Amino acid sequence: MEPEVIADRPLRADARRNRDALIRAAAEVFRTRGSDASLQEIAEEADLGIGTLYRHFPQREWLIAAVYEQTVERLCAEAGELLADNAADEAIGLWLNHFVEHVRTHRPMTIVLKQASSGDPGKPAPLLANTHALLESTIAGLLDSAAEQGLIRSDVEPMDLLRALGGLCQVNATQEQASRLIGLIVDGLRYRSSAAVR
Amino acid sequence: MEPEVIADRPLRADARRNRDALIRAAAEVFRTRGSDASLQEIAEEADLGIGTLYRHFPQREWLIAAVYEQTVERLCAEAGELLADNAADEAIGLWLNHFVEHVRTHRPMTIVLKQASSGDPGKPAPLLANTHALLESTIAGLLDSAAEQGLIRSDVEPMDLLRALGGLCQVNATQEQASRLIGLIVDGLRYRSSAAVR
DNA sequence: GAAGAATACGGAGGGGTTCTCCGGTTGTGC
DNA sequence: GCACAACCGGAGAACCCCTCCGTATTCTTC
Repeated sequence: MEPEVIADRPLRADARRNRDALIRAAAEVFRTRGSDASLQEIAEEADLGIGTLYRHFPQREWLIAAVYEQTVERLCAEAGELLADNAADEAIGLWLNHFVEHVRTHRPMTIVLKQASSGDPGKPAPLLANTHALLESTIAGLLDSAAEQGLIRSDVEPMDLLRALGGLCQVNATQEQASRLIGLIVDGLRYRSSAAVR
Repeated sequence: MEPEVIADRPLRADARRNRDALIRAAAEVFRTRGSDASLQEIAEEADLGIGTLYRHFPQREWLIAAVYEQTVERLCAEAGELLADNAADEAIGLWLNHFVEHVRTHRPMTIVLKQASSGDPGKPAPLLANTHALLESTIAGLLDSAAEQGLIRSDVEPMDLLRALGGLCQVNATQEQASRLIGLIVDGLRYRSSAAVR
């Protein structure tokens, strides 16, 4: 409704410093206490007031997103390598496995994935919008490669697979169990492809 | 560790009455306020003390499970009808759709599904163990029918599909989006079946 | 480098929640 | 009808979230 910030100017030096400290502290606390750790505790860990935390990250999700932004970027970057070294359909499965495995050992990320894979971005900060866009384009790249080579069907939207990934990350299962689920989904992608195998 | 209750004798009359009242109240409050409604409020709605609520349902999940137990039973019962009226592979898709649609409009059920589809039952009360077993056997019935007729592959465990269902219920998507995901999974089931179509 | 404006900080406090504990009450079996 | 096991209730301790506004720091301009 209101313009609020037209051109979001760079943060003041102290603000930037504190923001970084908060993210560092949050990473530490999330790691040991899980994603519903006390925000109070995070502020203390960063030697800052609770008010400062809330100014930077008005919602818990914003903080979680900030903490894991780079992790998602790294995981997305690996999709390219997998495509270079494997058949495109296999690369999809491998990447999904890789992603889920990482999330399994960094539980708070499930929150990010849940938000980023849901239909309505924009609500939780530009942070998540970036993450969302990156995930979507990474998945689009994987799907396009495989579809071009006729390894999978071509009627699956990137958002569909992103939602599937979101779901996979929510499920709590062993890696082996998750892997079977991923296999099922990838086979679903293969079904009715031009190179389908009985 | 401790035996605690050997033979859990039937509840005393007043206890049974109060338990039912709590479930009724919880159903109402969950419906209007969502699954993280205040337990205090539920106790008040039932005209009972908060202590009574906690004695019957030491964890929020127990209460949620109790509220939606019958719903799950009803949904599972419908699997039989779907099998009677449709090809078995289609019945699977229809049932999953039906289930997910119901959960989409009764959000608190996601908690039940999340628990019931996870590997470790027993922790959250016998209630969930029952629900878990019912879901598993329902899914087994669907899978067996379809596999016998060669409509789907026969190497998929019921628990795999239950976990998939759990994931589908966590994802927040429109029914149409969820439906596409379900289509993908069912096609994954069809892949490499004896009747596979290109 | 000093002063004024803009921006950011801190943490007390209001409001809410969860969960426990134990004195008092109510059913039940004999 | 009695005794005791089973059950109820709700005050209270311990958290937690989030806001608000006086104070402090940084930036800008001259």
